Amino acid sequence: MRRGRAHRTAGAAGRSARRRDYHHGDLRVTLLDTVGRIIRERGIAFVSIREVARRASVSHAAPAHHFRNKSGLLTAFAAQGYDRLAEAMGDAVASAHATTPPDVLEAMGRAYVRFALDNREHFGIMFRAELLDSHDELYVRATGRAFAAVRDTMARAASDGYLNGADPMVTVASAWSLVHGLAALWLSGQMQDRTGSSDADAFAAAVTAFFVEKVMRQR
Amino acid sequence: MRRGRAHRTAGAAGRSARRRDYHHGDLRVTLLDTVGRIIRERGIAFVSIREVARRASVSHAAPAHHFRNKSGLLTAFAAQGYDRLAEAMGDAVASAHATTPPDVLEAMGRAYVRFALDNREHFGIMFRAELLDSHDELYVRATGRAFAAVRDTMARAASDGYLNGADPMVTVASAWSLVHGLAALWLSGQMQDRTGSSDADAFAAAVTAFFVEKVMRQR
DNA sequence: ACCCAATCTAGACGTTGTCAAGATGCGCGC
DNA sequence: GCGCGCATCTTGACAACGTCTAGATTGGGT
Repeated sequence: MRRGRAHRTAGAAGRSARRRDYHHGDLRVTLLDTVGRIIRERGIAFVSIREVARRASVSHAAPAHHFRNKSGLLTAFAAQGYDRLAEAMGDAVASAHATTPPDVLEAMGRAYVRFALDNREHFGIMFRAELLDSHDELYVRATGRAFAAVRDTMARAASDGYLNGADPMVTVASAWSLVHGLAALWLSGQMQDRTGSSDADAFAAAVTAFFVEKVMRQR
Repeated sequence: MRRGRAHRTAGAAGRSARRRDYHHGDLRVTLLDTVGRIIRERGIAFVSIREVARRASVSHAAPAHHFRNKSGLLTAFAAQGYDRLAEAMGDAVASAHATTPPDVLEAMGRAYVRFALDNREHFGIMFRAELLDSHDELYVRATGRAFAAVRDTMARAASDGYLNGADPMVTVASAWSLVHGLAALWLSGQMQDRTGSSDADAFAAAVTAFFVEKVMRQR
């Protein structure tokens, strides 16, 4: 049943379909991918260490060597989500050729909501404090990276005089709360039920534009 | 070990400390109370049917006769939360003697956030679609009641000309998203980390006032 | 006064997270 | 070019969980 040599160290190169009997070679990444797939296919409630291990064709105790426990696994998954969120917001600003603070803020807001809807497997975990180990180093770094962009954008808007004298911190909090709440309510199903809407993207665009218009452009 | 007769039907009257050996008399209410206490003391992750039953001094299978399964138990608890949220928002509007739509909206917004922070055991469950049975009749009715007030307030604001021609639905969605996002981010711990704030109530007041000012009072 | 149905108990089964002990083999130091 | 350390993975065990079934208990309607 032994298979062969040619064992590769887990470098930055391709990672799929490369398994030995012992020593998977890239288990950490495979496990995180598997978590996402399970959530997408069956929901968060179906994520279990044993199911993840089963899908990765390893023993039920193998994940423990890469993540301290279930909380550690989910925390790593959440950190991955924060990294992708930061990337998505950065890309959105760049590809929208947004230049003025209101444009940048609007692009980031729409990207935030779109990320939440397109990556519910990550978003649904990222803010669940009780499931996560908030002291995990990678997690802390990832969250920091994700929100640095937002903070910087708002700081620039303030110094450029776009805030009409409003407290930048309150403005950041409002903008962030708005997009986060919109995403959360949409994902919970309540927003559709209460407003009768069905097109998430159009709805998010309308709300985001409304906010930016009222807060930054008016006057 | 038998105890006595005087068995009472579960009327609307007092309900605590009235247990027989068989036939608790008010198990349903006791179980829901217990769920809240467990979440408050130990967190959502520690809610289990068996632990709830244990605290209610009842066998591990007893809850199944009042709630179909764990999801049913949590759904009933969430419905209770929606009822209390509706009550809290109503009380806030009344006691603030709010009259104009902006005043009413601001009072409701602050009440929403305060409810979330003061009743995290409920709020933390209410929007977790994957844990709940969204078709449950009591649940559907409770959510409907909770949001009818918000919808009506905004409709009145629109007809009174406070929205400057903005789409009422977009305005409702924005206001709701704002307070919901603020509460969710605060409870997740991220908002404090990113803004350096510590007084939730003052912070919520500032954000709510900011929004109402920009959206309804300006112009 | 009786009996039905609601309520609760007791026991069992499969699954989960975690721990301990042992197997395997890559790659570093020689 | 080779042995060995240590990270990686397996196997087995345990307590706790959700749910099911069968049976005990008892109040209220008839």
